[in-house]
Amino acid sequence: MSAAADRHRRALELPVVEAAAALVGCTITHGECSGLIVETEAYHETEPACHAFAGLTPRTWPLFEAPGLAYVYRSYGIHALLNVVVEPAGDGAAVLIRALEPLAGIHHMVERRGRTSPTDLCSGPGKLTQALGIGLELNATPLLGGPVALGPPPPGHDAEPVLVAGPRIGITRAIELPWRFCAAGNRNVSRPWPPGLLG
DNA sequence: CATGGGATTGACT
DNA sequence: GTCAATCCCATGC
Repeated sequence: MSAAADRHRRALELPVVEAAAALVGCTITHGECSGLIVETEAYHETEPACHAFAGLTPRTWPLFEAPGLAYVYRSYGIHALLNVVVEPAGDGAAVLIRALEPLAGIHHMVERRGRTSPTDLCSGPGKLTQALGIGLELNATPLLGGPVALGPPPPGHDAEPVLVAGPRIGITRAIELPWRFCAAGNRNVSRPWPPGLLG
């Protein structure tokens, strides 16, 4: 078994910031659709941008479960956003999946998204859930052996990806934390990073 | 019980 | 660059 083959399982055992970095290069699969994770963000209960900062509530309880659950919530009344719950039970932490590189089931993604550009299918946290058909009904389902599956890097992607870290997107609190991780040079990220970092 | 604010996107100027 | 759509739920009275 190569190191890449269980990178996703090892990521689930790490503290949330390290887990966010380690999950870049793993895969998300739902039904016939799958994509390579190219962008993530870490959220932890100790900082106010995290939903778990409010404590254990009817909305946030999955964040405090054992690692490996999906946390799916509605954003802006419209979009479903997918997170990977990490850290031991009792600690509220999760990794937001912000962008995927489409790998399989692309014609389903095109149907659901109503767009054909491959870099406009999964290049955002709301886009990728729409493309893969992931809705709120999948909240708190397991990512190992559940309907939405977290998987290892696919063939041809087993090298550790080069990462670019930066501030998280779209939040108003704890904006100083560099807890966003992107696969360097990948065109499927939700937003370009600052000029000059691409080399 | 009323209110306000989003971990966003797409359409438009 | 601006802005509306749309709804769950945390918060405050």
